[in-house]
Amino acid sequence: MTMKHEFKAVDEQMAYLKKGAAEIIRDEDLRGKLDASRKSGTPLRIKLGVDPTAPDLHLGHTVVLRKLKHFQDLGHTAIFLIGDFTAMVGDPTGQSETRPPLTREQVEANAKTYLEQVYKILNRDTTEVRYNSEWLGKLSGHDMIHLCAHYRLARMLEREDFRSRLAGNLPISIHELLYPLLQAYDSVALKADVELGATEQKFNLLVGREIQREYGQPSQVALTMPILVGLDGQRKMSKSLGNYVGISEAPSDMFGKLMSVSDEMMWPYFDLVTDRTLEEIAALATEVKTGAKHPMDVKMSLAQEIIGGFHGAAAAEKAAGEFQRVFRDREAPDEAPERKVAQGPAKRLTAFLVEQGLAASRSEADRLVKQGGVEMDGERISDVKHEVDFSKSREFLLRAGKKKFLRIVVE
RNA sequence: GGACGGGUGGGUGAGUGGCUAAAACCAGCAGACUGUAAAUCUGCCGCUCCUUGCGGGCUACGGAGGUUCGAAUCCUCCCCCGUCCA
Repeated sequence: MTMKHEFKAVDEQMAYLKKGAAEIIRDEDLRGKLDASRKSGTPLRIKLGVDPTAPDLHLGHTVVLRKLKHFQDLGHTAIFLIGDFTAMVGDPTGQSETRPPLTREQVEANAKTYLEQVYKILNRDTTEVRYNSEWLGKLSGHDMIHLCAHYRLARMLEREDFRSRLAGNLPISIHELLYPLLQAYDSVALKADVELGATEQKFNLLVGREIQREYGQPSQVALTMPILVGLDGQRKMSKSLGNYVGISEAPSDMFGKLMSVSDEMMWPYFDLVTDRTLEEIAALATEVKTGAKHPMDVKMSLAQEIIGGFHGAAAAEKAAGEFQRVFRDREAPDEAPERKVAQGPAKRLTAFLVEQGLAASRSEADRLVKQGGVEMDGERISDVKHEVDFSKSREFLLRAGKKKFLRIVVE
């Protein structure tokens, strides 16, 4: 280990860090911190906190993780904070409700799966992983009151979420007010120089600045990243809305999902989840606009790049080829997931669809068939009463809807 | 503690005794068109059974009881949310 890191010039660091950022509060504070760090050879401490409750990461999560990685690239200290204590409170954003406290085992299991995924982006060796129960769990009642005394209700109610709920006559529980304060206290405990978050975190990050000052520390810089819009092109990417691309999904699935992004929406994706520079992206946009490049081809390279980052270039290329074959040339997929089925008596197709998880209920399977969404070996089956023969060993390709394929092997 | 308003399908939200599996909109799904895109158009959109029909059965309007031939709609109690007063 070298004692002192050779930091790049401040301007160079700033340029790198600003890429894709929604807001830096304040710009000159960051510059000052970078300058001081470079002079003393001390890395900055960059905090990113997460709830240990959603272990399934999607592209939306990676936006801010990539920014943390950027700091890491520059030699600063990435602190990955697992909010095991604050998870009990639940960030009041949206309709999230109070969550039951997680057991130690649950937290650890979640954290483990979380980290496995996070390390697809962050450098495992230099990431400092912390749990906020480490200090929040030790706060006494006295400490808690002391913390609360440092902030004003009127200021707390400025938060958009609280304000709109108050205006809309929706419930706000007292403990929800604690969340921003606890998160701020994390920054005190960690002596954070910079805290990262999505734009919706702005309020919380700013509370951190004030609380640190109240506790006699220099205020952290708040760096926010834009929220990645989901596949529907409307709302933020989230698992519950189903408009997400999971980072552990199969390359072919990721490819299909990314291709369903509208032409306009692919640009933010280039910005936030690829390594393309702003200049390269602008050049691509021009080429599409002038007709020099087909938007579909550009989108395909987008998908390929993103997938390459998680599964390697070879897998990404394969997914691209597969996509072309299945959807552009309308041929059977090479690699539909395989399901083995034992030989037996013939069975209603609709029942079989439910059995294989291709339809949620019998009624839904009925509908799917009636509407012509089901094919066996490329042949549309629209007879609800169609029976599938399982009497001898054979193999066929089952398609349900646009994207679901299964290779059924009867044995 | 008191007065008042409210709790309907994934979401918003109509519906005050039968014509209501419950308007409308959103989301979702399928088909058409395409570049598997978006936009657009058409259809579907609680579960289940079959003879797949403007078909049968079951479940559903915060919860539990009750009135009625019949209740999301009326009554009683309870739970939850909000507003105002203290």
